[in-house]
Amino acid sequence: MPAEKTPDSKMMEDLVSLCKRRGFVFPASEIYGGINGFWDYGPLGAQLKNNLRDAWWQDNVLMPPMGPNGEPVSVVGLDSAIIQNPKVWEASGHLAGFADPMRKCAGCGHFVRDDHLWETLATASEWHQSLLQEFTPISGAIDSERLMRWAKTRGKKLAPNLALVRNPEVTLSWIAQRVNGQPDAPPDMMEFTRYFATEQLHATGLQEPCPRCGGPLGEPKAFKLMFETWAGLVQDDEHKVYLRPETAQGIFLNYKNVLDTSRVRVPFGIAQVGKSFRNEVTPRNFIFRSREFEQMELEWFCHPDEARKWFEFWRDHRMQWWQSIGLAGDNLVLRQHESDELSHYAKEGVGTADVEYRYPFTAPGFGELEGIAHRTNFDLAAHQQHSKAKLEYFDQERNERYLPHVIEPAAGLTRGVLAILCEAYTRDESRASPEIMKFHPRVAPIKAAVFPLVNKDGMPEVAQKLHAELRARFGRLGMIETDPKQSIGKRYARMDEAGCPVCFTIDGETMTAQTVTARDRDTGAQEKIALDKVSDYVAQKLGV
RNA sequence: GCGGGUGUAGCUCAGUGGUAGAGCGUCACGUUGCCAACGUGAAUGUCGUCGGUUCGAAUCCGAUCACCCGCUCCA
Repeated sequence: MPAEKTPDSKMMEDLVSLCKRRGFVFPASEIYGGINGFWDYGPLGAQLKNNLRDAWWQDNVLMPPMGPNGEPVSVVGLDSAIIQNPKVWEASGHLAGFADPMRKCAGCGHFVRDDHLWETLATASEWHQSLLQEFTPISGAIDSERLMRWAKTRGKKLAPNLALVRNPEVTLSWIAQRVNGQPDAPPDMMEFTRYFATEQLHATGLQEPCPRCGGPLGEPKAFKLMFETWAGLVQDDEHKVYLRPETAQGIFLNYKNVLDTSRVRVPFGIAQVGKSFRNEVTPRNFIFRSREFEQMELEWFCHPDEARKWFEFWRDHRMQWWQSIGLAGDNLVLRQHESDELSHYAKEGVGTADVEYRYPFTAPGFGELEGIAHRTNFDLAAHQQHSKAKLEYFDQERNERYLPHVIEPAAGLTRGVLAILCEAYTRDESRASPEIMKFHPRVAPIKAAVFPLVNKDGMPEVAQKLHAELRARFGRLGMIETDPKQSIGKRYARMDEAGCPVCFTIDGETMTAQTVTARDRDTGAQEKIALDKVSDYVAQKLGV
């Protein structure tokens, strides 16, 4: 099927191209042919990422919003190691879940743990339970007509890829041969199930079915989603360590340390920003799913009874926050998880919600940007059990000892950068330079630019002076540019692609009337303002 | 992981067996008085990589890597 270019995929191509051309994002190891799932951030990309990270830190750690009842909220920061004791990942469940051999269904692609297959079939497989009611394996007797009826009705719905459903005649003939061939040793339930999953007995041997769709499962394979390396010079299992797949565990590991040293009391939060690593099955879609990525996670510790209140608080705050930095339109939604898609740790909780963005490659659907989950006390309980450390909190006000519950707003910094890039990317064909990055001023990597209209008549000197003044006041927030070369239109256009919100041009009137031209990125509109008011103008534009 | 597509200058692309190209961008100089302006000039490529066929390969074949699209997956 020839891949047809949709407007969205064209836009994505244009965006990727602009990112390369202007120095936002480069393919990692490009001169060596690249490396799947890794990306480098160029000068503008690094600054954009820093600005987003800083905004998050400021608004969630240094200056968090007031709590639900108007009380101050306390959040402290942390920066834990990427590599921790491997037992951490045993306790958290990351290691167990993926060190075990997994089998992939050829029909629906579902992954099943090999050692859990029969238990899953017995307890959690809808079609298998339905099918069991149609015969009694103990007696070994089968009612072919009844099974045929099941295959054509319920089976068709529940297990579309099961051999018995796809080709009941052939499958039932194998079973009949088996039952009649050895009447002394009737097949047990497992053997029946294998027969039900087998269409071409001689070609494939007995198959085992997918608990979800009934399709044949592939050979068990070890899927390792965590990056491994060795701490120490000897590369054996003794020294094997892992690169963290999430920053959250570092927070749980240090929860006691923070409590003991920071004078915080429940409820409080610990925040961390940093790189995480996952061997994604399929890195895809530019920087959306990469194997090295960056997270901004906050673990909010609270009393179990207050979990719902805080969940709703953080969920709403986090949604508003993304809106406040420029993802304000219909492209951003808050979506509550259905119960069947909850993570293992969130099953018992009050819920999970995702902040989702309509990326060009997910449109008209949405892709995850941040997840807000009630993790209950799953992690603290697991670490308490595995480490034997006492992690309970004594609540003086309640005179109660308990493991705090955790509300986790976990945002993707890398995904945030991508969403902001997508949201900012604008084409205006009526302009000589049609591509404009309409960044919110707070995250824009370049905050302002100063240009002499022409490179003579004293204008460059004035521009340099104004540039220095703006840099002294705003340089800590982002880049302040100046450039005396080439035509003014070309310099404006460059700033449009870099997403600089405003340019100031020193012109003839600056020399006589002490005014400059302020040129707006989004509208192209120009206005004259006093030279000595430029700094305040920028402050207002940046909201500082 | 499966199927399809693409890979030539920073970007977009032409070149289909015989000397490596264009537009834009970048840089320099000049000109220039408010939106990629104009003039002149310059730099930039092991044609993704490796191997094969051939007197000769960007071009044909094979493998491989990367990216894009569709399924799938993402505790």
